[in-house]
Amino acid sequence: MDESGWDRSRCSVAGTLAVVGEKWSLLVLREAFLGVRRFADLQRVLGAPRAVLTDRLNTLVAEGLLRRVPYRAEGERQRHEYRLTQKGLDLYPALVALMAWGDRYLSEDGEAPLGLRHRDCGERVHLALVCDAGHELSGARDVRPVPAVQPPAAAVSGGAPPR
Amino acid sequence: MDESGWDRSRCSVAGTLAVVGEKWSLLVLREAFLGVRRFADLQRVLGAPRAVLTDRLNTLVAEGLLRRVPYRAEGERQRHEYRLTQKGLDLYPALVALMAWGDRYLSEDGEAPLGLRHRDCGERVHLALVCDAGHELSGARDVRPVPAVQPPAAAVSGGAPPR
DNA sequence: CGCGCTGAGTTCGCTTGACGAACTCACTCG
DNA sequence: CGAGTGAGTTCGTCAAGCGAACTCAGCGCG
Repeated sequence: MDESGWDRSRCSVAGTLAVVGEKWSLLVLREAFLGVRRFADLQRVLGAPRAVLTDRLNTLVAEGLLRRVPYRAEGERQRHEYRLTQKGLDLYPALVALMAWGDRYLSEDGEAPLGLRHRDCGERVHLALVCDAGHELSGARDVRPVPAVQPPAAAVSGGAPPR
Repeated sequence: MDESGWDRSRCSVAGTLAVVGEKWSLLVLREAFLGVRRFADLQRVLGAPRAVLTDRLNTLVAEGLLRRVPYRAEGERQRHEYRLTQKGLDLYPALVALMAWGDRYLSEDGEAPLGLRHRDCGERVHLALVCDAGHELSGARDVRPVPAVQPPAAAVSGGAPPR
């Protein structure tokens, strides 16, 4: 009766969502990627309640995705801004994937509200699913999931979802 | 004062999260990719309250990511199971990206709890950020975001975040 | 020096959402 | 007919999100 015999509690998707799955967290990171770093700018651009935003920023700093960097604007006292760490930067593909899906399925007016270009050559950037042998996969159907712990005996689902 | 001059309200990340950003939604999809299709199985495997699970499934069906398919197991009445549509299947890269991040930053015991293999050649599967010219990018730093609407005048952030 | 301004929170009621247990309903099998 | 089961629904409780109001520190200005 146990499905495909592996431990969901240590699933990496669930773990990642425990870190960035709360409301506003991924949007804060999107803004960080766009260069918005100050509390007031984040608050204005996102429209999130200040209390929630404070909490999300604290969580993201505590988890090591953002770090607080002191700065000093002219005519102002010292404050700190929020910058992405490597750990935060590495979430970029996830945001790109979510954005790509939204571009495809949610845009009435035909085109993506934000395009991504290769800094060096200017060409459009997208995500690709590839294997170590260099093949490009067309989607989920080409992937076979294998649990790290060998399935005890039951094998309900052998792999990717059928049509 | 306006950051990088584009309309956040139509951001594709926000739009996508409005569809799958609620608690449990992405985990339901993860299970769907693993082949779990029946309500009871989802409920047992995820541990989500039935009421919440019902609501998420209804939302995902209404949004066209899942569809209800009637089936008839032996000795049971007719029921329906939940299957991914193309729209749902296309969210796969997002789940892979979240999983990859979790594998990298959340696993103490070294390795990923679930591996992905190319169905044809058996090699490990991963996501790559590539441009239309064929270059493989190393990360967010290699990307320059360009709003579809030309920035009116202000240009606060010219591109990817500095270190 | 005292005053008002501003960015960054914090506090406070209120509403929404998640939770787990109990209840319902429709069938099917014995 | 009666027990069993999958798929919900209902309910009371508790946590989270919300907007508005309040606080606090440091700065420029007079």
